[in-house]
Amino acid sequence: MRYSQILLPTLKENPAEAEVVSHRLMLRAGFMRKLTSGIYTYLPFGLAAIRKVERIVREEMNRAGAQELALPMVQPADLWIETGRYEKYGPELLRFKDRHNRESCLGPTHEEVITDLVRREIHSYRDLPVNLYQIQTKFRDEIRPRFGLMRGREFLMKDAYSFDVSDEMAEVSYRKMYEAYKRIFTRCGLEFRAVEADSGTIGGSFSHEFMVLAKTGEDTIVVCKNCDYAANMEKAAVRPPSAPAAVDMLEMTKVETPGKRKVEAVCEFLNIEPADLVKTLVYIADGLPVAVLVRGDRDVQEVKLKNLLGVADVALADDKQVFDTTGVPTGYLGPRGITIKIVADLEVAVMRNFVVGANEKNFHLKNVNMDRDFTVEAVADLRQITPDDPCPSCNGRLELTEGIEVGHVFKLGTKYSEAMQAVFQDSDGLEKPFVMGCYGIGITRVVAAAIEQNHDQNGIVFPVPLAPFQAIILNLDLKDAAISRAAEDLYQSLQDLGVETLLDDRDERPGSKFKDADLLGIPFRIMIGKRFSKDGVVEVRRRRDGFTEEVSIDHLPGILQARIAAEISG
RNA sequence: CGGGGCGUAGCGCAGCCUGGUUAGCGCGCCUGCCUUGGGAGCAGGAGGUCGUAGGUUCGAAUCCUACCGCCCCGACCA
Repeated sequence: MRYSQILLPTLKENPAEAEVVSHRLMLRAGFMRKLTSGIYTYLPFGLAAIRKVERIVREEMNRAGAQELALPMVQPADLWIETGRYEKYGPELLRFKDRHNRESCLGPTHEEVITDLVRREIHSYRDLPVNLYQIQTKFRDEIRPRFGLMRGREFLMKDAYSFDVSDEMAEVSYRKMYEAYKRIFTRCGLEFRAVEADSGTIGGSFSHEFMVLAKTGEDTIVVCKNCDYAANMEKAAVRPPSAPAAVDMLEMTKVETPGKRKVEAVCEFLNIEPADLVKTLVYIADGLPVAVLVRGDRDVQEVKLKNLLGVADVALADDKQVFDTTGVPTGYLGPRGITIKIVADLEVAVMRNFVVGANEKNFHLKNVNMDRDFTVEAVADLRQITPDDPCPSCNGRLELTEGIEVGHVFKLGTKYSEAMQAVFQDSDGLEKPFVMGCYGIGITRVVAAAIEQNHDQNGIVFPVPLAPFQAIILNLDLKDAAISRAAEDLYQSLQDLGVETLLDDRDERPGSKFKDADLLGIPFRIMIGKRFSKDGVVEVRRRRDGFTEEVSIDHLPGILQARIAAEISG
């Protein structure tokens, strides 16, 4: 491609709308332009990067035995009503009526449509297993789209669905996808981790998320420095604490703590540590209040709470809600004597002689012990794991890092097939529901994540497998006939070798060309200018580390081709 | 939806508080000269319903009201 002909509008300045680095660089590098909130037009350069990801995904999906198809984007409400998700999915599902007044929606995901297809077309165990996938634009009416392609409303996704005769076979399908995903992200040249994840509203028995490691990630993940344990913070199980300390239970006493509401204030006043105190937090769970007990220096992990209670939604109550449901002002709340449901973190059960609120303004209780002084409805792992906790799997040291979720694999089971009566006949002639799995990759998000992970002050630093062009040739003096001829010849021979090349043949000064080449992040920059006129050599500069070498123009195509091949297979 | 911010040329911004000629600046764009190894210089030029609608006023980018849009934080999130 010739730079003089491609629509590649780069920006010198940072667009005001972009906050995170990938968003900023994608706008500056002429990747895309915003049409409206969360919806972008992909320009040629950006689309080329997207196609690179798509291609890798396709190859690996096909290799893993999945078949590509294309499902409709507009879907009838009927299907969603069958699974009950028409109500449950919420406002993220964009609903509308067609001209005949039929309820319809834009597909945010395709479990219903694929299950409908399979129940119509597959009736025998002989035709199983099957794994079908598509790469398609999804629409989710996100509450708050942000960070450009990281959380858009319209985005490209690869979604695959597997159908199996049994749980065991479904696990095999799941495993295959898990392996395929590892290959995909490795081939993309990304640093990532597969982590245990919460399966969320989609349901199912277990799931893994694939996280690209980057500081700007929206999720926090926990990885073990010792073994291969890795989990989403929401899911990371805290090791059950050892048996209670062999300390005698002391007599409970009420103490005055005037105006001391915050944990730190109470601790300072009573001369204790936050670890000696149990805080009582009121959550509103699907409309009902629940008191949650955790050690004073711990945080409640809301997803764990949600799962324990089996509710769709939990939110910390505000001061008014706390008072309305317990009759106690915040800061003095405790488990002894309140009437709402109480649940406690595992740690609370082994603590001895701790401090809690007295359910009376300006008073706390000392030397409180669970079961002796109050009872709870459930004891469970409810707190956020910390880097000081041991690895749940091997007891080793943990580390927290930020990650961007680019893929998610789920074992769904029969949730959808049962709801939609999608059944096949097994070898005994019995009707059974398909055992399903589903597997997503956010294609456009992969591109954004790749940039989050690979950039510097000057712009994008594309991993070779994802770069829209592998090389850029800078013609540094258009008026010099020899230089221009050499640039053209080189452009031709690189293309003949299959090297994807952009020829900067614009009538611009060298400085501008250098800046743009850096911004675009093309892995290899070939400069033809003064050094060529003088010594007949061209310079090759590697974007990643700035390593530059002079090469005779005749040798360049072969050398470059080998370099690129090495980076792509490695 | 709650909180905060912003809407003035393609992009980034000033002007608004304290209303008053022809609405500015930098970048980009066009023409010419000149220059050519890290976003040059000079000269000339094009480009604006000041988000929209209404109001106040002799007069509104500027003051008031409503609406629309966008961004950030939160809730939310295969």
